[in-house]
Amino acid sequence: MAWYDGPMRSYGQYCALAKALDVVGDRWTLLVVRELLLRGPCRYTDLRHGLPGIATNLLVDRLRQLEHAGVVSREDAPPPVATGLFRLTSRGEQLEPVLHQLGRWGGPLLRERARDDAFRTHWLGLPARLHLKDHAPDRPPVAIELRTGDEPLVIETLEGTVRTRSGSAPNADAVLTGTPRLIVGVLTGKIDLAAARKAGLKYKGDPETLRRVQPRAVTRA
Amino acid sequence: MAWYDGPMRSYGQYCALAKALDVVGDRWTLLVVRELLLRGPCRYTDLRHGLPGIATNLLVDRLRQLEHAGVVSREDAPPPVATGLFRLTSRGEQLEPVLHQLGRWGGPLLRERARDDAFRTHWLGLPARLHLKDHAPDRPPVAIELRTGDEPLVIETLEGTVRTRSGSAPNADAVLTGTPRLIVGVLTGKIDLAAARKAGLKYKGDPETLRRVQPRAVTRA
DNA sequence: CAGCATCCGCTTTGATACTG
DNA sequence: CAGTATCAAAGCGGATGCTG
Repeated sequence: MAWYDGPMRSYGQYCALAKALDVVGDRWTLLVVRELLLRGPCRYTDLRHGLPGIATNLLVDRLRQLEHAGVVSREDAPPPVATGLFRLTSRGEQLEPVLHQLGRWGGPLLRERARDDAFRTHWLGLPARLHLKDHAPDRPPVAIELRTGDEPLVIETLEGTVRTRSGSAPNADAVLTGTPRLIVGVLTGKIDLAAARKAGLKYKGDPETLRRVQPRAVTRA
Repeated sequence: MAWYDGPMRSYGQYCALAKALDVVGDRWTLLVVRELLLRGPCRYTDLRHGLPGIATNLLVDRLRQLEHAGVVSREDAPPPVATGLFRLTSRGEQLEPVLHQLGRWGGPLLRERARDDAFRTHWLGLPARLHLKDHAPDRPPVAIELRTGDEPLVIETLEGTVRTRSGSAPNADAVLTGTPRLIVGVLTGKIDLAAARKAGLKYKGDPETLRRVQPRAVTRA
């Protein structure tokens, strides 16, 4: 259990929202949680890669604060590999609905990608978890691979929901290659496949795979 | 349409969460939204009162940023009263689920009240909206008044849900007087009425009124 | 190289005082 | 009442240096 002495700035309000923001309201904090949520246990360097723009000392600070708050736990890895791992505690995982709601609210802000906006493929895991579900849980599971520059992301069906992981699926049922906007548009059904192809998206596989996970009509929370 | 030129600091990440935080991630911003959500349209001074600890210039800054982002609209009131009103736009109201999830996550952080924690009665509207619902929408509506120091808060049943407003209910079906912790404990059913009374809570009215809105077994989002 | 710590210039925040 | 103005302190971003 590492210690943290830094200044614990608080709003000093007896209100659940204010107390939550005391813990996760600082700059970068929720983005650190995003990384751990989307990628699972991470090394320091993985986190840095997923958080382009963060200063190294800030990342260290945030990790310590989160550890102190019981949101993150650090695990100095076993002897073979000499590298530590950061992971969300169960308390930290409970932030998932918060990130989902914020992500949902922020969706409309993603119009055209600014020239200097950074991007990492695994960030697609957020809209995937948010919008997709497996509509045919009784059929054999499927995997969809997304490629848009750096390391691919895999979406897998699991008991009616979907999971995501970085990496590649040797025999994916579908592979989408293209810009983030096109990929998300197609996955969520906002852009139909033919139009997306005309706009430059590459789709390999049975379109039925896509329909299996796309949102239908009204989607619940 | 007021202008805003301040520095638009951005994470520069093509991710819905990061874009949301570009808009509402600054210090105090979500608390300003809380005030407008719980109290409805507010004058500058009301906001200040509901945000103990904020610096006046910061409040002005935040309001301008939020206005610029389309979350808040300012309405220079009609001639009679020379005071402006701030209100959430519909885009701003869509932040409600975000505040609810953050509030839900922050709930466990509200143990004993720190000596210098500020409190405003209308903040009880957050747990009320979060945990309570009307389980008997067919029966005539009821009102519950909460008193804990400053101006009371009224909880009213409405079509299966509850609404809250500052003020007092002339003929409330129930009146709770006591500390915030006791009141929330009783409303959510975590503390039973007898125990709360022993701890200092005053309850006036039919206990059935309470049961009508208290959470039952598993509550949905 | 992974995992920090330190230093420095800039920006944001906080506290208070002041004004129409 | 509804803000501006001012200024000190804290936080942040970027660069660089240290240590195993």
